[in-house]
Amino acid sequence: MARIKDVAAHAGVSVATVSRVLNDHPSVTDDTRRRVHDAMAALNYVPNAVARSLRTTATRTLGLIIGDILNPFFTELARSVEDEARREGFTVVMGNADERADEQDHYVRTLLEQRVDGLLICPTAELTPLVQQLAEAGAPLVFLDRTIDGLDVPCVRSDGSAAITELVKHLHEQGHRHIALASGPSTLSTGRERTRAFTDALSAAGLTAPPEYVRYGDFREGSGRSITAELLDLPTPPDAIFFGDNLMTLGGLEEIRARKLRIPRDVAVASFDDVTWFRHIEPPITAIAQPTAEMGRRAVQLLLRRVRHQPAPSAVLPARLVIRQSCQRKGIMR
Amino acid sequence: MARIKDVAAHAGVSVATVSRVLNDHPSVTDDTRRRVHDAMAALNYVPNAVARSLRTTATRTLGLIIGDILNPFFTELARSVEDEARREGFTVVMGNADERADEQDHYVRTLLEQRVDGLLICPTAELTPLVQQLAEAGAPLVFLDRTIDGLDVPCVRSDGSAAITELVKHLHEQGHRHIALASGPSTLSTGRERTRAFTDALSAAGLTAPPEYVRYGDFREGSGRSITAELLDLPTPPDAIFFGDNLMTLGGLEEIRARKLRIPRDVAVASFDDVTWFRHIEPPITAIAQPTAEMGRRAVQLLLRRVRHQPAPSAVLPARLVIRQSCQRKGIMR
DNA sequence: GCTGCCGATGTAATCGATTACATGATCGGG
DNA sequence: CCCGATCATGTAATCGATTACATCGGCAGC
Repeated sequence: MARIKDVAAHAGVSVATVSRVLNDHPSVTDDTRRRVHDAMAALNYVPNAVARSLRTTATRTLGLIIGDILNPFFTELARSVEDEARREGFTVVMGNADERADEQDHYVRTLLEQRVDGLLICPTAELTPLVQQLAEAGAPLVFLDRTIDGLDVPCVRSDGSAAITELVKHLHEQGHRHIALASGPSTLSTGRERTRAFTDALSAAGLTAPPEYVRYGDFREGSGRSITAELLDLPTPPDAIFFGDNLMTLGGLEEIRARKLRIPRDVAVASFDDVTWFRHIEPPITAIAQPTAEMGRRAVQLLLRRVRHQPAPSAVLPARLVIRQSCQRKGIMR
Repeated sequence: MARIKDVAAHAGVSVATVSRVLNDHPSVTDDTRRRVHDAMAALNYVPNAVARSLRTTATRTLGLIIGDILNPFFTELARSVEDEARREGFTVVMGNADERADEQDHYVRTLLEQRVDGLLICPTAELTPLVQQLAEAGAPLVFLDRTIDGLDVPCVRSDGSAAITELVKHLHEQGHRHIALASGPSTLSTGRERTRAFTDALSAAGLTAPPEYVRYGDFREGSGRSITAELLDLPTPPDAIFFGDNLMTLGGLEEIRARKLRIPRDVAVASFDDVTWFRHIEPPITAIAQPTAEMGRRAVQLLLRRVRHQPAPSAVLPARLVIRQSCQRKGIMR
């Protein structure tokens, strides 16, 4: 593969000049510039980013570690991160932590070895020593979707509290009194936050949440299903279930379908996270939509500010309730 | 950030020895090895993959360019590619071509600059000069999901012909006689192939496919919707529509729902690509499932063979029909 | 016509690893 | 007791770019 030296020889100039053309430095004659370009074309020259990065200590690359690549929420997030990074001239290297701390750390290490300019992490439950050390060393790090308390790392996330309050009000208005929660893990900030907002909203509505109505899963399909089974097997099963994310909702729907129960007549369903197909299932699912694309964009901007040593304040974006038919009780129209 | 030189100094050895420890070369005393490890730990040493790659001309990185990151088919593909690559000790850098040739070429260029060891491409419609040139130069390239005729590039894809034949038979058995196709672009091998298999199967079943029943979209939601509208507006609208991928199906469902038509009573629906939520919508959608995960794994293995200069034969994996209720006409059970 | 400056280009050091080759110590056999 | 083999380690060249500094030619100003 052609190197800068070959281009220089072919164009009859020095490597410095070729490099100047590559980085369009002003002090190069139009004529020389053209000759160099011709040489590059003739040799199919592709600059070696590895060599360049070694010299400049910048890779124009960002790392992104997401929680679970099979979760459409993260996919959408990844997409918007990708787009925004690309707009800024950065490449994104993505790692899928699969919600496991060891996988997360593996990717952190690999990405550090690759010398990414900055790192975007949706942190897993446990704070690992590696991440802690990075945070304390002031590495260009931004958390996305989830925070970890006590670390001075800027974070972009959405706040669902208001939407959850609204949702509980909606359920109450629709006559639901036995409302259960299939939440995400209490070890994740998102899990905790949604749980608290939910129980608070319940008390505010004059309802209580008996402990057996609040259960913790892992933001994946399986736990959604098993929690739903447990809830429906209770002496007094709930008449409404709020799921902590879209995958748990999917699991819950499986179980409800398997039991041949009708939504919302037998049990109402609502979900944190809105995904396209919620509109298409029968009945369409009431959900809380996060501003996913905006979160991705903000996160990239924040990270780039960190990379450039500018102040980078955390951002919290509100989620919003999208009412469909899965909680409707009065006047069911079908 | 600590360099190999610092580790060497700290451990009282030469850089060569540290490098040997890093690459676990056998001829290093256990004692020295320990001292070096201690030094690395003390200094929080992270080897610089950029420098290493420059020297070794290998990055242990693969590039993956997918058609559309919002399409769950590609997401699942990406996931399995990622997993398999990781298993082999490679990192994947992914680019989203968004079904556009210029975006695809942008990523090809970036990935070449980054000197990925191999490139996995789901090629867009047009063969670009860049890709052609790479193929002809014998670059370590593997096509995934789609081929481009006349290029000597190994390819991993699925073959839906048999499943499509089965589907048409199923539709015929269910009494459908006016079967339309909302296909993908005829510029893509997958689009063409599915179209041909479909029309062939139709003739085999003794049915004809009038030209107005065969329409081409772009594998995205919008075209699925508009084609469905066109089909339903025909003087003799079809009583069954087969969509070329899951996103076009999504668009079709939108339109059918908007017109308040019932599936399958008013119009039957089947989809190429199976996605989780097809099971959950009402009625569950009959679909042709591709062995997505297997395709990803095979593609990585094939690419690695190319990287290692071993023979790399193309692979074609059969897709299979999953019958649900969206085409059922006789004895609808609900 | 000379001086000094500026703009275009070249020379060579450098980034952080790997690795061929050199070196020096140790040890066994004759 | 000496020689050569073997093993652990060190020295220095190298990968392909960037860039500080040097150089050179030309032109404006006096």
